[in-house]
Amino acid sequence: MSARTSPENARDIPEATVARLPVYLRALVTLSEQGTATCSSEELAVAAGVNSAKLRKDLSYLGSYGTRGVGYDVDYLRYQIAREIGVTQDWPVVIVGIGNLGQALANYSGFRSRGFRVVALLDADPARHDQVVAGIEVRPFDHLERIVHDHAVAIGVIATPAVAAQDVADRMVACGITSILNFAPTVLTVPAEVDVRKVDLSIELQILAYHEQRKGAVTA
Amino acid sequence: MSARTSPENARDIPEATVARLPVYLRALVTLSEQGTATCSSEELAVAAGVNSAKLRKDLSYLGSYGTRGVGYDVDYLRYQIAREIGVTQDWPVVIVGIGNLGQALANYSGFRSRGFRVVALLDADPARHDQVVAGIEVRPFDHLERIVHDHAVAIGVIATPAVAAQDVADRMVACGITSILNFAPTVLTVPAEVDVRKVDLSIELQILAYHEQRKGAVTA
DNA sequence: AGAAGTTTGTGAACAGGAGAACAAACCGGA
DNA sequence: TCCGGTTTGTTCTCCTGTTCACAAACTTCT
Ligand SMILES: NC(=O)c1ccc[n+]([C@@H]2O[C@H](COP(=O)([O-])OP(=O)(O)OC[C@H]3O[C@@H](n4cnc5c(N)ncnc54)[C@H](O)[C@@H]3O)[C@@H](O)[C@H]2O)c1
Ligand SMILES: NC(=O)c1ccc[n+]([C@@H]2O[C@H](COP(=O)([O-])OP(=O)(O)OC[C@H]3O[C@@H](n4cnc5c(N)ncnc54)[C@H](O)[C@@H]3O)[C@@H](O)[C@H]2O)c1
Repeated sequence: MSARTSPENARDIPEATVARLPVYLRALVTLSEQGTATCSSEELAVAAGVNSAKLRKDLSYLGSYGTRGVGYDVDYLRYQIAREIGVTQDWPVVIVGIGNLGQALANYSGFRSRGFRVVALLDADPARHDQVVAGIEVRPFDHLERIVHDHAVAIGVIATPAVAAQDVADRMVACGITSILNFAPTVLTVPAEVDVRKVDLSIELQILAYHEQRKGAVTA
Repeated sequence: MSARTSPENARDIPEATVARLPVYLRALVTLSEQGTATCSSEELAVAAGVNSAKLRKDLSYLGSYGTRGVGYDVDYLRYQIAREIGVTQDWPVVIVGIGNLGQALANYSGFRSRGFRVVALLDADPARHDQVVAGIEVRPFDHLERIVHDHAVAIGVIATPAVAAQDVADRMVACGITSILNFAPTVLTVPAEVDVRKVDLSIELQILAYHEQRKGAVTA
């Protein structure tokens, strides 16, 4: 039933490219705010911190939005990338687990400006209910189904302790959420049609530590 | 000291493998806490959410720590991976920018238990000084040099607004920090010998949005 | 001791991504 | 209109990472 596999529509963009498009978008927004109307692949590549050949190849998956001999129209390209990613309209998001991290996330203004709208903050602890964080009331976790249904929420954020994360994910999946961003340091098991991305600080620090250790091992 | 480039010592572990070692380590810690003494590559692979062939190949870069027909000794493998990553001793870390996110990070107990020790919290805003977060006093950003020197800090975390991030990174590099974890949504420019890793929520959400949009594209 | 069963470690095929290089396309000036 | 300069879009090659498949090595049972 899906048009995902239809021949005309199925410009399959490589995962590595998808992961860089938001970076290009951010760079274009900055350029636009600085009043730059046009930029070359080289300029944009520097702003995004990538190789210009890679940038051009990435953009070529979206179509031919540049002009040879000239470069790219900043606002036009910005719109095209935003459209491709799907952030020309806002996506409703629920955050579950309003502790240290959940509160920081709720207060983060970057969500709103980048295509996402926090529609609810949920927590299992009654002591947190009716508390207001970033202008949004914290509500019982049991309200999940109703909220997801009422706001057509597709994306959920998990900021609970690791032990609770799988349960929260199961509940999210059961009520129709199909994309999850997980901050808890645990592997989530979900059906194949559900996308999960994880953010794990400790892993990032450990990767740095590995390289740091190697740096230390120098020949006298 | 020992040579990074020496033939015997230079077991070059692929980046993709390095990024997964912390996941294996976490899974092993969990297994160990559950009282499991031994596990097969298949069991560990499930716990880590990866393919068992990939897991075995990854581990083979470290050496032969398993026993054919039996599997791996959980505690022994755990130690070997921790040693390889370099988290058998604690790494001192400084966090700069003690706002919403910086405070959440400072309060995060997972740092300590995974090989890192927060030795200082720094902020440019005088209003935040002498405030105590997670039992640590917030100090002026100017104290960076002294702290880095006194505690031999190699790893810095940036949780300031994007506009300040490059300046903070420059100061960090100038006083000897060689690994940076950046939460600000901006591209940092640093010398080649400095490692930078970034964590960007908005990018993760946008990647989810891209796939979500494609899921939505159903025929009738 | 030998056979049957299990699981690791790894060679080899395969897939995907990165970067160099260049033809095609565009601009501006004469 | 033609020419030189510029920049894109794309092809080709190389490299890294993934997965399969299986011999080697170990355990257990008879
Ligand atoms: N704080 C950080 O900087 C940080 C960094 C990296 C990872 N993490 C991870 O993020 C998660 C949250 O960290 P934190 O520091 O905010 O923890 P926290 O303890 O401050 O907050 C967790 C919140 O989740 C709520 N909760 C618990 N079980 C729940 C459930 N079943 N349903 C709904 N809500 C539930 C709790 O009531 C609490 O409010 C943890 O898994 C932690 O490992 C945090
Ligand atoms: N809050 C989140 O959940 C979240 C999520 C993703 C990304 N981020 C990013 O993390 C960063 C911090 O976010 P936040 O919500 O904590 O912001 P914040 O404004 O609450 O905190 C920023 C802190 O940095 C300090 N600061 C500013 N300039 C400084 C400088 N030059 N040196 C030292 N300290 C300085 C400020 O005094 C403030 O305390 C931002 O770049 C934000 O985009 C935050």
